[in-house]
Amino acid sequence: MKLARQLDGPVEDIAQHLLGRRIRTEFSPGPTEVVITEVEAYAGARDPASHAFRGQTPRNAAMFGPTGTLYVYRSYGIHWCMNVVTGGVDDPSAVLIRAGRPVIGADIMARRRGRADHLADGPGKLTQALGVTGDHDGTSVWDGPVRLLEGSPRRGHIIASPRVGISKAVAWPWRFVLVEG
DNA sequence: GGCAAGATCCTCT
DNA sequence: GAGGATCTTGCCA
Repeated sequence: MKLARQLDGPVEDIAQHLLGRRIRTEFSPGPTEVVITEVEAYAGARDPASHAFRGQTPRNAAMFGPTGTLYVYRSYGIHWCMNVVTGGVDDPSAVLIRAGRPVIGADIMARRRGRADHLADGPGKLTQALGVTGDHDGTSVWDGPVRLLEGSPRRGHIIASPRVGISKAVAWPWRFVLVEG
């Protein structure tokens, strides 16, 4: 199945499809790649916890772009968090990429992170390790600088749990963790 | 124009 | 386990 088609449908399903896939960047000094191990689904206008719930603003404009758009925002004034937009222009849904497992360029990630452990086990850490910043907000994950790859079939199983760090709709079990096995 | 809160991470105790 | 860093956005006056 084409990857693009797998970003079509309910965002909570798409989020699970993204687990086990790889995200790749090729910024200086070399390529870095991670396997996605943790995501959260945000259902646009239907989801009180979503940035798009209150409508379009300059900050969240990327969420209203076409499926496959990258939405990068600043969190707590310090970190960058990255999402993959899924709903299309009429449905600003997105999947927050929360964590990944380094597979290529771990040494580069360690240099960017300033440490050798916990390279990409949180939203802010993942973007820092991959070199993703607000400059990449609104780019495409198909042919942009931050690319979503066709992955090998997923191994392991998925655990669903409540989302983290939000104050609204906290009970929705839309956080998905890949337990590789 | 001012203020409070936020999809986090790191360090120190 | 608790608290600080740091800044943008959105809401209200």
